[in-house]
Amino acid sequence: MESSKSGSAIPAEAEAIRKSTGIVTLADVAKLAGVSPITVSRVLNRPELVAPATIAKVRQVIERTGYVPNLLAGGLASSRTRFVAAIVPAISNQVFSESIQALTDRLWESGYQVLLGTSGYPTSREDALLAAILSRRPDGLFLTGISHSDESRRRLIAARIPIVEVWDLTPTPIDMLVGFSHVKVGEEVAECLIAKGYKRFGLVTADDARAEERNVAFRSTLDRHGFAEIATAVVQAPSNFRLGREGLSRILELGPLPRAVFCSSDTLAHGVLMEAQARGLSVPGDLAIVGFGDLNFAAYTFPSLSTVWIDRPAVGRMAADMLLARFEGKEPEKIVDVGFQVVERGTT
Amino acid sequence: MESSKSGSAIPAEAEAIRKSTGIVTLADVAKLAGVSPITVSRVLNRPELVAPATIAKVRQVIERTGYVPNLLAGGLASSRTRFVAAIVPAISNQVFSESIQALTDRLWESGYQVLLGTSGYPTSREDALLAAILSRRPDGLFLTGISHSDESRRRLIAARIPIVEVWDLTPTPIDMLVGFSHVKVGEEVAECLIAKGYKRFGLVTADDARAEERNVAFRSTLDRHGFAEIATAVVQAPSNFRLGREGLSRILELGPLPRAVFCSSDTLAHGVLMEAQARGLSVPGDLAIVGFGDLNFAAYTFPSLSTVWIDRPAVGRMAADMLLARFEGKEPEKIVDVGFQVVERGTT
DNA sequence: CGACGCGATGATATCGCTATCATTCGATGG
DNA sequence: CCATCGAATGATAGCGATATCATCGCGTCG
Repeated sequence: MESSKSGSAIPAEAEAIRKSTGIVTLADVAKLAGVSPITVSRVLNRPELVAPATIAKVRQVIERTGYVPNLLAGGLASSRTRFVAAIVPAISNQVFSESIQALTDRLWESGYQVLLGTSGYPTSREDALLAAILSRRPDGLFLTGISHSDESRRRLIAARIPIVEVWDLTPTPIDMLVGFSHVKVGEEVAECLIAKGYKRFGLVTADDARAEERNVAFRSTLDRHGFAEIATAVVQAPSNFRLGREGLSRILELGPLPRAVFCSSDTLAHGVLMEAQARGLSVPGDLAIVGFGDLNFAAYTFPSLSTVWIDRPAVGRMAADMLLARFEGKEPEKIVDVGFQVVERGTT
Repeated sequence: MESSKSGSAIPAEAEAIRKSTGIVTLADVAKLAGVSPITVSRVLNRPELVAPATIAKVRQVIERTGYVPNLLAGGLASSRTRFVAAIVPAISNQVFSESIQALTDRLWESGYQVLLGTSGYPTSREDALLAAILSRRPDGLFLTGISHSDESRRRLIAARIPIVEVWDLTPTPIDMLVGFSHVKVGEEVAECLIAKGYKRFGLVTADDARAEERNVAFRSTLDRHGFAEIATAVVQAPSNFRLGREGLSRILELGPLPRAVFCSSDTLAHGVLMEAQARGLSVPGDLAIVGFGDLNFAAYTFPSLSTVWIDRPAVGRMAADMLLARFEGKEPEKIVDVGFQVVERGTT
């Protein structure tokens, strides 16, 4: 519609533009608008420095030509790429995906994008992934977990960019940190179950470093109260429903039925719940179950699942805010403990 | 460890390097290795052109200095960025995340990375997102769905890069396509339920374009067999467990209990199942349920969920293969129908 | 023995943008 | 009336890599 008005200009433009790649560049726009390239750049990035009339003129040409800025060139020249890389074990895990979603949304508002990398569960790819990611020169980094190889650590420090590690707590993060104490989770869940009067306990857990932190704290708290035998079934991460069912089966083979099991994720807990019901066990009459994560289905199982709630979107949001603050040269709080909450529902 | 051997060289190097940004560049490596920059570039990208001795020499310097190539510069010079952008409605949806995971893995093997963009459910952000993404000059694009705004369509065509649309079928994709027929899904599920002898039907569905395709086909097939009244509950996407429970409640308010409901996702179906059980209905005795997606929990609910299976990883894998083929100048099949399968389990 | 080919390497010119410093010009004030 | 200033714009020089075309030996062959 616009083009019909300025129709006669099109052929000339097309000719002027089709130099090498056939794609409109900032220089093309500048020529057509009768200004210098740097002015077009200013219209795009710092319009407050340009006269309104000039802005209008340039904007019109941009519109007409369908110019798309090249952020590679811009990033190279300014050493600001306007994107943050995030590394998570797996995107299909709701626990991470909600944080990433919040991170993405928050950064998007400020004109940043997120490049997602998945390291796989045993952190196997992290080194190579990190190298690949850093070669794209992200302005910041979002890392799941606080354990990295020496190689990665060196790389991270050498990159000299803002970094947020999440999902765990340590007094010595590489740079910044948003997390909570897995040790405290283990302790609190144990105490909560003890307080309810349960006397025989089990663990159904994935072989994950952070889960293990919780398990150790869970066991040692029980131990302090004189409950030594903890029937444990370890399944391979990433955990899923089926592994939860298997987990309970294995526990039942180990010996007498525990009265309460703590699972390393709601997904496993859900599996355990189903398996218990399939075996005719009453929950929580015969068996109490506690999950971890408070995934969206947890409140709606039958009976509803007791679990541990973490404000996952907040993790992503706060990480984004901290990164953005640093991009603006500010110095935000380096370590944030977002805490957690044990949610008692129908299965305990 | 390496550094202790070559310790004496470090200070000189450090001095040579700290020019502007303080970061090692390809030119620095070249100088230290006593070769020209282009030779270092070749060692990295086309080592088969370089003498083994030279490779070794350069590799050593790279190792020592911790050089990280700058893909922005490389991309700008070569107009190949070695990444593919993927746009999905939401990452927290298992349906998409598994395809994305497969896409990522497959592309990673060939040295490509994936930039993930989430458009949000009503496709609201797609235009702006696309503009932002295209300005990073991806080598290819992975798009969920086949409906795009005119604006987006224009942009996509102008970008002149390989594009795969997924998760639906159309004879006129923008470029390439990996999907299956939602119409056939609706028909087949309807026929399957009719064959089992059910006579009153319901739909619990999210307000999603592809779900609607299935629903329309489902209804018209039933209609052809003389079943006109379909109790329908529409919930807002993205669907979740709670919405499933609500969905069944709403259906029950509408009138007599249907004998079989078709849900637009397994998540909804799971909610429906739980709600039915909470109300003391026997499944499938009083109510049969069919989901969609065959998510990982579907086979392990109690009773196990009948649903529609799609090979989600295959979608990502095939999309990756098609893109890679195009990157190499080949011409792969443009349209791939991955099909689906109705899986009858315990809830029907 | 000179022409030729080929493997290995290099010089030079971009790629498309922005940082930095310079310039222009009209308004302002002493 | 001229120095000064600030708003608006421009000229120039990179950013860090690769494409392209040259160059240089050296072995081979007629």
